[in-house]
Amino acid sequence: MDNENSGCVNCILKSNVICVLNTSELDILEDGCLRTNFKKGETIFKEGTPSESIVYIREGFVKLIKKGISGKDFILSISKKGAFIGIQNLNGKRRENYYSAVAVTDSSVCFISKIHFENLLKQNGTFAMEVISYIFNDEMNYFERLLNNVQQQLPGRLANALIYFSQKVYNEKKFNLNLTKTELGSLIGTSRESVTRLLKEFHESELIVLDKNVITISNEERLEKLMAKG
Amino acid sequence: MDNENSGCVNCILKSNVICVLNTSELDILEDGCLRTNFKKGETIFKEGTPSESIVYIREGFVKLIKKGISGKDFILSISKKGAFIGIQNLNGKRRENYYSAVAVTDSSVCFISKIHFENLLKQNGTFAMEVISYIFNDEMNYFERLLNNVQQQLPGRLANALIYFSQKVYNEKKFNLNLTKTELGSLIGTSRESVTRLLKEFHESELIVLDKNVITISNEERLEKLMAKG
DNA sequence: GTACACTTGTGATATTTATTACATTGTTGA
DNA sequence: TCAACAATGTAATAAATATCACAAGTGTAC
Repeated sequence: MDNENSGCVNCILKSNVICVLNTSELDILEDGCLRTNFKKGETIFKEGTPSESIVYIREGFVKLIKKGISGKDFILSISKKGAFIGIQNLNGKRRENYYSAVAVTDSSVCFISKIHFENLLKQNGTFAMEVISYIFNDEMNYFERLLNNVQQQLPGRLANALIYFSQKVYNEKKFNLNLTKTELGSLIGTSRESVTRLLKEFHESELIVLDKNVITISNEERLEKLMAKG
Repeated sequence: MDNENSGCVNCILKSNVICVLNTSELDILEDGCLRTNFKKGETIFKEGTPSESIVYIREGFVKLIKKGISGKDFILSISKKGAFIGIQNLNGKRRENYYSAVAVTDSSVCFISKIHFENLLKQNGTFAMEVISYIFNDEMNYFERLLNNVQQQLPGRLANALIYFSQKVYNEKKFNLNLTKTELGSLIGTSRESVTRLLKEFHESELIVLDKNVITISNEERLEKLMAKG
């Protein structure tokens, strides 16, 4: 763990986006920057409340949750170290958080004042370009997942979610899910019971190993085939 | 129809985004700008091909299509006059089109050179802010629709699509669908047959009037209730 | 005008998935 | 440590949707 008060200039965790800022710009950023810790389960910000900040994840995993039209929750993604969340709130026409962010593990984040961030965008076009690039990379990730959820049947969607966790989130074949079955259901748009049943089936056909909330992907190739087939 | 060769400076159709540019910047834009017409059914650009331009729709309706992991098409949106499409390709790490664009009516569009656009972004931070705002508004529209498609059952999804056409695309209660049933299916992730059956049901319960490819929403309120319920 | 390709409508059937209802297991705080 | 509550597993059943098969309509190029 690095120094809690070292500030943006010395922050070891500078993202690509932040790298293009010079020292004086980093000072501006630091001015509007506040580091805070969250325990597992705590809400970082809530959908619909006024948004004043963009949040940079320094440590831990955070789930982003959006309420659907029928009131059901949907988990947009599990974000991790190095991600900017709430960046969608830079939309000038929108003054409230577009989704909720909740820590799924103990986490440490920096709140960056939206105003400071916007000023940097206006004065440094290269920075703005980097931010735009970042946004689209982010967007693409959401898209791929959402698209899959629309087109595929349940087995394909679950396979997709597992591969997402393994390849995009935890970067391990063996990972702790950090989500309840109900939540996993809301990530792929289905019910808790169906998740249970399918995970069991995957286990029985030796695609994965299930041990409580820890999942090991034992046959990635077949899982990917399943994901593509639907 | 306004003058084909009037150029960006005199373009009556200046979007909010473009409005923040001054005359000399508009000249730069114009330098990298090329206006072209497309007939119904023609492809404007194709997913996976190199992307050199951002496309601004001046006239007509254009469908954006993305191939899913299983090869099935998904219609992301129907875009219209005033929209920037292919703007996602500003992502620095990506050099190919993220989706295909096909005219669903005769259309007229401007190709804007990506390089010129990027230069403007770098030199005018306010412009960049506007672009970022635009992107997020766009993204939000996709999201709401995709989210709905994941969470709702078929009737809700179809209701959602019809309301989308009426309120967001054509701004009329009566509109020509401009899409085949198969395509409408691929917009809400279902089969042609299910679309037919459901539209007939909607017609029978007097939510809509069906006349070939022209749909009239006759009971918007109930349709919206259906959309929320699922 | 005619043939061909594409689109549409419709019923029967097969699959998939949700729902319901309980039993069981974990977890947390008094 | 125990009570209370949340999370989980499981089976039976109901409901939704996909798939298949075929008939019929529509537009288009020659």
